[in-house]
Amino acid sequence: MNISAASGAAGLPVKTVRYYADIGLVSASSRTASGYRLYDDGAVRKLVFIRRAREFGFSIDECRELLSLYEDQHRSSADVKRIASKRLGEIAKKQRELQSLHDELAHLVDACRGDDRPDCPIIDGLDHRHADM
Amino acid sequence: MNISAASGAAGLPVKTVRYYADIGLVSASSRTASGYRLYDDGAVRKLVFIRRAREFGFSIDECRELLSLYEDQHRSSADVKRIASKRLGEIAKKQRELQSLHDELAHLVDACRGDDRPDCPIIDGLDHRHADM
DNA sequence: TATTGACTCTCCAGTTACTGGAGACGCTAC
DNA sequence: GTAGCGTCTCCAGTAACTGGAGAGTCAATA
Repeated sequence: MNISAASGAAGLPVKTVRYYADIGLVSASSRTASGYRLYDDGAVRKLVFIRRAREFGFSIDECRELLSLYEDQHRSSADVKRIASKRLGEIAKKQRELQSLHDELAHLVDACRGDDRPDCPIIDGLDHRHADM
Repeated sequence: MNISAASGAAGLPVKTVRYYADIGLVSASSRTASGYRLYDDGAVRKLVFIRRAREFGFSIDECRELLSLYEDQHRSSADVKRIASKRLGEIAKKQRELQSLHDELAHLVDACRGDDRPDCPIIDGLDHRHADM
């Protein structure tokens, strides 16, 4: 399986697959005589694993950690749960922040007439007069 | 007002204030003979404006746009509302994405016993067997 | 007056996770 | 054999800073 087949199977751009090989995350299983990367099923599985983990918001370093757990037959699920729970907490925090941002901005947008007059509650809301809100 | 006073007043790191000057976002109002940046109230107000807009998730380029509207006495609030509404839509989209991520990951974490045994639904959930979920 | 310590300057490198492009080589089909 | 892909490596750029080096500046103290 050459790199484009592997990237297609994994749902990742070719560039990204090459990048993951460069940083030692998922290497090609072998090379052709002319230097083309070859990926076997195991390597593709790892690529999919990484893609999914990235979609969950795990950083590359966290992916590295998860991958080593994934590859380790003796890993405890406690290790995995610890990492995943940490991520879950971060996601929840991000959600709360986004919510307050959303509410604040929505309030300003609602208050804005959106006509051609220069008076604008959004600009005012961003200005220093309300900087401590 | 030197740079540290301005950064303190604006609630931004000194490095960031210098960076904003470098990229032509908010310049110092003047310099001392020895080259120290000096900020007047107007410049500080702009820095605060930018900090707030950044907190709302506006990109630097959007901040540039908002700042020009902010500085333009003749800007219509329609322009501002358009930009803010776009941002609001993006925030809502991000919220929905985070929500589904959260739900999915929370489900996996819930299903994980978190003991020393290698069987782990989180790892399985990240693996290719469920890649199409 | 000399010196200490904090502050500032510019410039360069590093961060994250890629993405784009150049220039060269390989592969396949007609 | 040549056209048109695919692939290789390497370099640069992205966003929005952050950290650090090395040098100059300023205010207060000994």
